[in-house]
Amino acid sequence: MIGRAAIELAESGRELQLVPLAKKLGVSVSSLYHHVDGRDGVIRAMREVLVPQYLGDVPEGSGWEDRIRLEVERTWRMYAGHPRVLQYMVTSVIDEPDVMRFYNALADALAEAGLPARELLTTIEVIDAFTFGAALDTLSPDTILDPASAGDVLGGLLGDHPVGAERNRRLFDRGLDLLLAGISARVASATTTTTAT
Amino acid sequence: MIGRAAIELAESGRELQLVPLAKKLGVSVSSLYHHVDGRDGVIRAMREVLVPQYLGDVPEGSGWEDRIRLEVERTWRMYAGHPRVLQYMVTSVIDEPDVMRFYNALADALAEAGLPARELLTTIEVIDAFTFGAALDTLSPDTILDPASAGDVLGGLLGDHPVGAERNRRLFDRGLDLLLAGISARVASATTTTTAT
DNA sequence: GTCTTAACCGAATCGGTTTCGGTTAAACCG
DNA sequence: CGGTTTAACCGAAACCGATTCGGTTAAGAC
Repeated sequence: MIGRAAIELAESGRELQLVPLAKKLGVSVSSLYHHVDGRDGVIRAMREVLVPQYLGDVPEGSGWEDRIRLEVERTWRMYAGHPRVLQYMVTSVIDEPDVMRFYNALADALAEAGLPARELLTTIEVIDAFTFGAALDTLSPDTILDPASAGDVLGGLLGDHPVGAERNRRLFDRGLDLLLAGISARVASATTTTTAT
Repeated sequence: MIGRAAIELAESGRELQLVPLAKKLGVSVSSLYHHVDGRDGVIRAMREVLVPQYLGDVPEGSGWEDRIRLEVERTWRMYAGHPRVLQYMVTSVIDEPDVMRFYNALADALAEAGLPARELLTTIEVIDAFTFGAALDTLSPDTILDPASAGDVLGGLLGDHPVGAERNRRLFDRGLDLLLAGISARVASATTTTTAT
């Protein structure tokens, strides 16, 4: 319950503070401390709500590419759907079983794609970093670049460029496409230069 | 001067606080307010030090790929070289002229690569998001995944996987490689399916 | 009926930022 | 030179938010 209320609070744009949170719950601030370990505990509670909600059930996909898309999209949805919450989770580490399953699924899919074992972890980290960065983009204001001061090439393009959720959705899709294309290319070149698997 | 001192303070791992910062500068806390606008002003001051330092002069590269690598590497170096500072800049927006030049250089290079104009901005955003995410990885602890609870495929790989700066360097290199390979592939397929430029 | 336990609370404390009222001293100017 | 302005500085107080402390209440357990 605390987690849910905290998410709503954070989502509303206000700072995540204990006084408003307690009021929202109809309880005194000090009472919160009987349920969670202070402010950090509230942040943890938010994560414990979101992770099972978004990463709970295991999706079944046909090929390795589909499976990667499905899994990565889920985490992106979790992050980008709750950007204000994400903000508070930037530094903290995630070690929940659902997350472990996520990484393992990614590793399986990449191995199936034909990526050499020693490249699996780094590739997972790349996908992870991109997803995180893409989700953080949600927090950026609509106009990152001022059309006035943007130069010749960019200036004209800014006019019909989407903003907000639409911009973010395209950014995520395109990035995932590029990464997957890059992975495919890497697999192809690796199998031609070395002997068969 | 305040910016420099603040960067050193943040870098040392301690929280960015005004009392230690003032002491470091041999000045009272309230005196800081004559030079910067509170804590946010200090963060701004840090950025005003780093951006010119890392993005100041324009690098000249031969091909489009080289130029992209050079520019992106510079921003990554700025971020990843000062992860603790990055932490405070996560939310704030950058609108300095040096940064504008950076985006324009990226646009020029991508256009030269053969990317259609309408795809330029989104692709820039993808590169940006990845760079940011890769830099944030620097803040992660060495063991993101607990080898014990990591499953069959991953468990074995974690042993000889690099950590810290080395891990981060590889992550960045690999990600940029994949993205550039993806861009090349996209350009290739775009030029074959459509008529000539 | 007493013991335990969980949930709760107000008040105080604490760590940090920000504001306020005022001093000093250098620079500028008739 | 006296007078004025301006920038840098300061201590003390106000403020804001998280956290701790010393309790009270009420619901089971036996």
